[in-house]
Amino acid sequence: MARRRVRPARDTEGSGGEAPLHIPLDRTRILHAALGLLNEVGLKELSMRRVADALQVKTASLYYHVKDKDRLLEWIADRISEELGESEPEGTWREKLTAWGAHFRAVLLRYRDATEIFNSHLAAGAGRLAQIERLYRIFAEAGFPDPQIPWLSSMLKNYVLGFVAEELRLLAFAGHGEEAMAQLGEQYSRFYGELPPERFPHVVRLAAYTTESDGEAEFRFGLDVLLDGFQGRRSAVGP
Amino acid sequence: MARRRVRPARDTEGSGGEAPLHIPLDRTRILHAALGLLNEVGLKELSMRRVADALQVKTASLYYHVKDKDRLLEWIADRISEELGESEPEGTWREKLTAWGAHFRAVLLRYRDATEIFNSHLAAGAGRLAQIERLYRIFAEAGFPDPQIPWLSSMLKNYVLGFVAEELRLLAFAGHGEEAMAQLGEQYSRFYGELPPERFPHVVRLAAYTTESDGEAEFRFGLDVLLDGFQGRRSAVGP
DNA sequence: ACCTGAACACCGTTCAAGT
DNA sequence: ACCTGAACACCGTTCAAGT
Repeated sequence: MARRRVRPARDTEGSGGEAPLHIPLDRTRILHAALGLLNEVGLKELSMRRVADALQVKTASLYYHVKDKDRLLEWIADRISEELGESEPEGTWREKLTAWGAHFRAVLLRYRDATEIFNSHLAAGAGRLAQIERLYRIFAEAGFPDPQIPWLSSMLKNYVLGFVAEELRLLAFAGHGEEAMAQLGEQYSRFYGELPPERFPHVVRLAAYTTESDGEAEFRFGLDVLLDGFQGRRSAVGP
Repeated sequence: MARRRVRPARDTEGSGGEAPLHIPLDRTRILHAALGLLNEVGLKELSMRRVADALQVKTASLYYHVKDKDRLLEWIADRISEELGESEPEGTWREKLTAWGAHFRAVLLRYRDATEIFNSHLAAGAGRLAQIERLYRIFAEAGFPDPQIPWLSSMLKNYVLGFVAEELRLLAFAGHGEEAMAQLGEQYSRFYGELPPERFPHVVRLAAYTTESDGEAEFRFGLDVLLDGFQGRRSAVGP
């Protein structure tokens, strides 16, 4: 198991310690580079060329390992899904679904523009399927009727995705500063508050409430509303 | 008011009737070309260059009339929102919201990739604001408490957007053929049904129900579930 | 098996210059 | 006021060729 010693290739910049002995590209390394870049520059700037650069490799090399950019984005969504883990929270079905939703939101917030990737690529990989499986199981064990389970699961997933997407749009609107989160409510409600009130009376009147000063609270509220809706479907049929 | 007769410019292809007397570009014409192109080639292929070509104009000319591509996409979302109209349906608040949702879905389905545009651009124009105003009014008149109105409106909007987006992803998955809609359920449930059942037991078992052979029914179901959830918030407070 | 050089067919955007 | 020529700095993808 001794580390194989390799004669350093005649390198362009001789100084930097160990010579980089050509670790071959693979899915793991490409994903690592892509995820790092995603958080650094965002989805719009995430190009195959940039990923290749980060790996110190020519762009064409990537295409030996991944079919195209869309496939790479699928890898990313799958990889992010895996961070949701497999652990099953204890409690009632409501508590389980609430925990799942909160966890999903937290993971989505860890990666820049993650929602856009999820929203434009169908679930295909093992990571995303594992989450669907988990959701289906919770619904099934809670006694929801089979035909409704995929529909309700989809609603829950879409709620989280939609909520976080809007959350991030608001954040981007406020600007990417550090105190953006603080100004956010102010800026946003000023924008809405300054509209012509004769044309948009309710929007103007309710501007103060659109601010989402506490995303967490709004998220929980919506989740509760959704689960209230689910509840009826269960008691109407199940055991 | 006589139509001004203009000596036809020495045209490259002399035959085609009236000479095109340089109608100047404007927002309406650009939007018309962009919307046509959107439905023809989809969002990914919608480039400024193509829009310019459709208008028989050089690409750079567009930038005299619109700041950049994102702004053009905002115009598009706003224009699509305007098709929702202003008419107020009669009935209970549930009926009004149901009608609004169904109408929004129908409009989104009229334009290719409309959901992606809505999902990545914050509402700013008059068309989208008018719809928010309408929604707020329905909720307010139904007696929902002010602080919840923007949150509930956002949930409803996101439900429709998420549902249609998924609907379109499924359609694209099945292929763009004419009978794609027919095969859709089959193809899709086969994909899920062939997964390893020891790893994804529920996904496999419920594969038949994920097909969405009738998008309309699933849409109504989800809308009802959501409105059930809303209902409780109203009776808990309102008159 | 894995990587690269070189090319193809595109992009969005800017800006001085023309009419 | 409105449009264009020409350029800048990029894209994703392919494929014969190298090791």
